[in-house]
Amino acid sequence: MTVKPAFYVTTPIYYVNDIPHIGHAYTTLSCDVMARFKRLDGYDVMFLTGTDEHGQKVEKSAEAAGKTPLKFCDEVSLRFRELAEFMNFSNDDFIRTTEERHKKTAQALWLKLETRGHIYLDKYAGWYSVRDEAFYAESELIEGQGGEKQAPTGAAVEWVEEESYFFKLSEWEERLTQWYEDMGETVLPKSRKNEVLSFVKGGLRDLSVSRTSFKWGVPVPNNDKHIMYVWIDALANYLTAIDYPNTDSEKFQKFWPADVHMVGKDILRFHAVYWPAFLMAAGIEPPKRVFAHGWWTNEGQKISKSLGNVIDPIGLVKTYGLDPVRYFLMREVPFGNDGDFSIQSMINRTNSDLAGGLGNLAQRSLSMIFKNCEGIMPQMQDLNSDDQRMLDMLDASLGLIRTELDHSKFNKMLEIIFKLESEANIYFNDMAPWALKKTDPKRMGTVLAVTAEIVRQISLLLQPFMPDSTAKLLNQLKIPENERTFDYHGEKGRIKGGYAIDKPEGVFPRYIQEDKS
RNA sequence: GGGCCUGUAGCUCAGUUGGUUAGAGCAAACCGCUCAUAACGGUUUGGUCGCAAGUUCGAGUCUUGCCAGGCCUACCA
Repeated sequence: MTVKPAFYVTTPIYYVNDIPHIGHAYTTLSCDVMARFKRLDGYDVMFLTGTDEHGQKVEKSAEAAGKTPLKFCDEVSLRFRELAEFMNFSNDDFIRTTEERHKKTAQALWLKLETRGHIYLDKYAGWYSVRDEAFYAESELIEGQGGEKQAPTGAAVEWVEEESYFFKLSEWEERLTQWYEDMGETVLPKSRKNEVLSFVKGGLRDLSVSRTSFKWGVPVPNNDKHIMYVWIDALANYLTAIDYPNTDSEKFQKFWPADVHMVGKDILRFHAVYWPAFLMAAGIEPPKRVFAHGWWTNEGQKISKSLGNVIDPIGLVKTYGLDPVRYFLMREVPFGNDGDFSIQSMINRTNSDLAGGLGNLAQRSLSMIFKNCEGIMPQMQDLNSDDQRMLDMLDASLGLIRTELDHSKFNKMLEIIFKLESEANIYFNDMAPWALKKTDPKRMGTVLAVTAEIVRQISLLLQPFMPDSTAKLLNQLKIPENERTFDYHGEKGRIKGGYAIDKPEGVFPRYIQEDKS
């Protein structure tokens, strides 16, 4: 048996102080697409997501809700697990930072850093905002209405002076720069890499990595007074899931370093600066890539709680259907850029690309087979240059798509796939099998078989994006479940014909807009 | 204040190392087809490539300045 190559992809762990919204769904979806693609492409995949449950903010929210922190976390974390299931995400593990296994990993990482002399104890003093969980410099503060000091975000701040452990981040400028430059695409998109690079070149200050002001977190080893502050605790989750500190474990051996840490652009710095520095300091290889994606706007407007225009992924799916939403999110915007969600473009994508394009292609060809070939999948005979051109185009597509995936260009992948769909509709129109019905039934059969083959290959390729719908299409084509990996793309899985199919049913319904009265 | 990026058809964007009539998708108009989910195909309309100057035989593509927008970063009068 040959050993499968490994692929490890992670989402950030989501902070339980927030309820799941479109941004969470988007990040995880992008990872799901990669994970599913790699599995179909013969990789052994580890796809991790989870929740970040520690910190003062959670402690206070729980208190305000009259719950213990853990009870509070249990409830909110559950909503993220439900979202993952609802969105059909295929994560292999779901980590919670309140789990015992994580505490062990975080503490082991801490001890490793401390033993190697990268952490020291000192004092930290400054203006702190509980709401933002951040310190601000005096100069950054603004004046509130009553003349009191406020963070630039408008949050209240208090003067805090406490003992704190520090990580010697300042020593890593050179090594980090080297990591960005030598290894090529460690930070993507490139514009983000430039940002990170200029931040690092601007000089790094040591990082405060512990707190004594609250209790809800992982205790610092050998000094219970201190709780690990967010960075080491949260980021360590990527190691927890693969058994660190047991570096001999099969999982660790196989999956580290991670192939992609997918993050929103807001937390890029933690992943592209702090995290690789921690790892290198601990003598662990840094990840191969950190990818920062963009944000969604809603009908051209910035999304914010105060505007009340937060997009609920569950509501969206209930309105438009799961696969259309998954498709839309991956198709509408070059991944990495900000994108705009609008009802009109959602409907256009659903009705033009899915219902009118792919859905109709499947329906018109399968219906003809069902009605005119006695429900038996015809065989390809005497292929002409038109047929061959289509098949060649299909067979060549996997390679192109694979390249795009490796750069997280999901929209490009879908563009390539839907170009095939469009070519197929042109082919079908030009061949006009309904006219051949009377003049040359054998030729009609070939055209229909070629079209079915096109639907088969497109469905195979679309599985990572729309797992449910493509399964329906492949079922209609009677493709056995064990012949749906990318091995069977192209010649090897070619439809042979000669078997019965069922009466076809439309897979992508049109979205009919209700009257706005 | 520094640094980076963007500004190309109504909308979203491509435009390789500067090279001949600037492209695609969507939208719009018209035509064709009738197998199909009122779906599909074809044709057409549509741009002084943000503004100005410069380099060049030649610039959407390079340089400078300006305007507009975005992002990162900065302890300051």
